[in-house]
Parts: sequence; structure tokens; C-alpha cells
Amino acid sequence: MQSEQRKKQIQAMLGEREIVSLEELAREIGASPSTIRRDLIDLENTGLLQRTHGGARTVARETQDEFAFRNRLQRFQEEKAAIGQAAATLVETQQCVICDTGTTVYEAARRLEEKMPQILTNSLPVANFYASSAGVELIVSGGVLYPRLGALVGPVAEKFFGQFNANLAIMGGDGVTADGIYNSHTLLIDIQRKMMEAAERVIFCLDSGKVGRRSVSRLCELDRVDLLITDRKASPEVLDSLRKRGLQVETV
Amino acid sequence: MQSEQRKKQIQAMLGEREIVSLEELAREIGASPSTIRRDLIDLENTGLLQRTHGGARTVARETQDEFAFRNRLQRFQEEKAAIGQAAATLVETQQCVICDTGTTVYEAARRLEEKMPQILTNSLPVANFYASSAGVELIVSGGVLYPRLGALVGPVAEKFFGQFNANLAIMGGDGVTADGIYNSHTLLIDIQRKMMEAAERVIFCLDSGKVGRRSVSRLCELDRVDLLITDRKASPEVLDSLRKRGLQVETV
DNA sequence: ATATTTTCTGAAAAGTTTTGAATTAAACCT
DNA sequence: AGGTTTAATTCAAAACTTTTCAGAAAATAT
Repeated sequence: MQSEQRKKQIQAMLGEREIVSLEELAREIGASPSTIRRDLIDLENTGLLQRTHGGARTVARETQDEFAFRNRLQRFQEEKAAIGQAAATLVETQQCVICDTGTTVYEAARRLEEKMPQILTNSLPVANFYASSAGVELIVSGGVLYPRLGALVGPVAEKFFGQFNANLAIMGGDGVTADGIYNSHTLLIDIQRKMMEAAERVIFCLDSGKVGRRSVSRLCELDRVDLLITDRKASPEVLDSLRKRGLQVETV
Repeated sequence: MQSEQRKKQIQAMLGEREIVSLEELAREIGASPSTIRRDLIDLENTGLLQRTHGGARTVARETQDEFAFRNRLQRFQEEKAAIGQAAATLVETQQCVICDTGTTVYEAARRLEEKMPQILTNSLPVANFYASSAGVELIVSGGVLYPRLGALVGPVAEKFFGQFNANLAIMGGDGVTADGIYNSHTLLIDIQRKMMEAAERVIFCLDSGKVGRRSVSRLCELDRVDLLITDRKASPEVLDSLRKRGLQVETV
């Protein structure tokens, strides 16, 4: 296996647990302790983790503070990337796209550059990604920064999405059942509804971990959604129940 | 198969995964490792991917941006940091502060955390800095992203600053003479004027390289400015002429 | 259409880097 | 302090790259 791939795996493991032992890493990854040790040295030099006796631990949040870093340590990273890729292909050149917050939508948004789109978003990570790209016209909603998510919320953001029309909205959430789409971040829900109203077509990107799950608040019913993209690990029974309700579902 | 076709396929594979091995590429594309390697060299030279031992990976986009921004911080870095520090000490606990765009203002903004301020800004780097800080209430103006500066501009941003009042505005610019403050980014000027109107007190942070210089557009006359902070290398003659016009100047 | 030049491809040789095991040094625990 | 575990070091084998070269494909000229 390649060193880059191992390092990615190490970071993924540290994303789920805060501390991980060398022995465990070597066993899980299938490389010798020497090799893992060398990888850890590299990763420590780049500031991506902290080495300990017998393993490694995550670095304090203040030191890495980049959303992108946290993003790489996500669960379902592979799936989210694939879902994002699929969503990105649905965008046509120079369309106007609304991008919601969340890691899965981020994965879609970052793949839009070649479509030269106009992007409307309240997601700071998305804005940041295109901060030096001339090909994408990025319009950021104002709003109060909601720290954990890097989302702009509040009346300013809500009003913003009320003034525009877009071809497509790429949305995220925390759960989907036959009853509708759910989101745990109540502050986002009103904004998301405005986004959906403003878009001709509404696509939800949810990894399989969210399929069949509910969350605190219901965002909308399924008939407000034009397409759901998820990954192959999603339960077929739940997907069937969604399709029976008339929802178009794509798996990647 | 054509080389262009292969390269497209390589990029497609990297769109789905972050890392891909040479062996895998060769197998999937049906070309010899040598050929794939040559393609990878081309793609790397065009900056479209990063070669690794045994394969390739997507270029770390986030790091590029960060790099670009940090690069701009290089000139007068020391001075800018000192100016920023001085500006930050003028902020009192829980005040509402407007932060302009630009590197010097950024240096001030990033030192405000302990003041627990409310920050109003159209600067993406500033927003990003506090993206995971709970102590600072950060309100981002909306607007179209102006790529080179990471600034949000246009009517949305302008209107935003029209609605608020703040204790202090920490401003930047490209030049100052006895005739006033100058800025080369015309798109920013209207927004800066709104910022200044919204604030009780207006502070400009300009490193010595900008003192005595003019630039494309004049932002305002000196009487609209409450305090100018610059560094010791600034020409004393120019500073005297500014003081004679009634401007309070602080050097660090 | 054929010949010639140029470019591209795949394979082999030569040179690097990386890896895992063995050895030596350091750190931890009671 | 002594015993055990973990880390650094070293080195040969393996894996990967670069270089080189001959043949195939494409482009150009005849």
C-alpha cells in the first residue's frame, strides 16, 4: 500500500477515536510498526497529529482550526466524496446553484469549478474553497457565524435566500425516512426552506448513515425533494419505502 | 487510446477518491505504468494533481489558498503584526467592531478573541479565523466574493453595513497623504464608506509602505478618520503633515 | 498511396526510495 | 532500580522511478 493511503487511514482512525495505539494501527492497516511509526513522524511534522508513546493522538482543535482538516477525518468520507461527485455531475455549465452547509454538500460544491457556476451559499467552507478561484462567481449570504458548522445563520441569511432564484439546490440533512427529511440544527431549517423555495430543482445528498434515521426537527416532506443521492450501503428496504412515496433515489 | 482521454480518466478517478495508485490507474485505464507515469508528470506540471510514490493525489486546494493568503502577509509582516496588536488593544470587552478586509486589519482582527467582541466583517479570512471559536460573535456581510482579496463586495455587502452601528471600525487601505486615504480596489470603496458611517470611531491601519503614497481612488478625507496606526519606518515628514491636518497618528 | 519524420508507447536496465526485521537506545511503570 | 515496553537506528530486500531504447502509431512530406 502507498504511504499516502496509509496516512489517510491513520487520520481517519484518529477522526473516530482521539487516541490510537501503534499496534492497533499496524494491525488495522496491515503494515509493520516501523512503517507506521515513520508515517506518524511525517504526520506529526505536518502538524496533523501528536505522537505519543505507543501511538498517536489528535492535535488540539485550535492548532488545526481548518474546516478542511476536520473534513478529512470524517466518517463516511469515501461515500460523501462519491455522493458529492454524483451531485456535481448534475450541474450544467453556468447554472446558478444553491449550496447548503455540511460536509457532503461541501464535497459536491468543491467539484463544481469546471462548470463555471454561480454559487449561492451560506457555508463558510464552500466560500473559502473558492476564495481564490476566478472561474466561479460565489455569492455569500450574510449572517451570524454558527461556529461548529461554519454556517451563516439568522435573519440576514434567511432574507438573502428569499431574494434569489436558482436552477438547483444541493442540500444536506441529518436523516431521511418516508416521513421526510430531518435536520438536527434548528437554526438552519428556516434557511434551508428558503433555499428550497428559491430553487427549481432540489437535490439532497445524504450518506447511508442517515438513511432511515430521524432527527430533532423535520425539515420537509419528501414531495418537496426532486432527487436523493446516497451511497450503496443504504438499506434497500428504506430506499424502497422512499421510492414508493414517489421520491427519485440515486445510489453511488 | 489518446493521451488526453487518459488524462481525463485519471482526473475523473481523482475526483472520486483523493488518492489513487499507479497500479490501479494502469489497470483501470488499460495502459502501461510507464505511460500513466508520463501522464501524471504532465498533469503535475499543469498543477492538476500531486504525484506521490506509487500514485497520485488531488492537490490540497485548502492549503493553496492558505498559502496564497499567508504569502500576501509576507511583506511588512512584522510591522503589520505590531500595528494589528496596537489596534486590538483599543478594543474594549464586548464591543462591536467592524473589520475591513486586508492583511493588516486581519492581523488586528485575529487578536480580538479575548475581548469577546461582536465582529462585523466582509473579510473571508477574518470569518474563517473565527470559524471555530465560540467566544466571538461573528456576523458576516453577504456579497459577491472578490477572489483575490477574499472580500465580499457588491450591493448586498453595502446594504449590510448600512443596517448596523458599531463602536469601532478597523480599516485598511493602500495609501495615505495629507489629502486623504486611498484604496486601489474600487469595488471596496463604497462598502468602506458605509463601514465608516456605521462606526462611532474609525481607525486606519496602514504599514509604513503606504504612508505618503496615493492610489487609484480616494476613499475619504482625513477628517473622517479618528486614528491612524502605522509603524516607525514611516516617513516623519509625511506623518507631520498628517498631524498638521488634525489627524491623530500612532506609531508602533 | 508510399516513404520519412516525428511522436508516442511499452519494456528493460539502472538508480532511488521505501519497507520490515534485527539491533541498539530510550522511556515508562511499579 | 530493574524489568518491560516503546522508539530510534541500521541494513538488506522490495517496490517504485527514472532513464534509455526499440518498435508502433501518427503526422507530414513526397
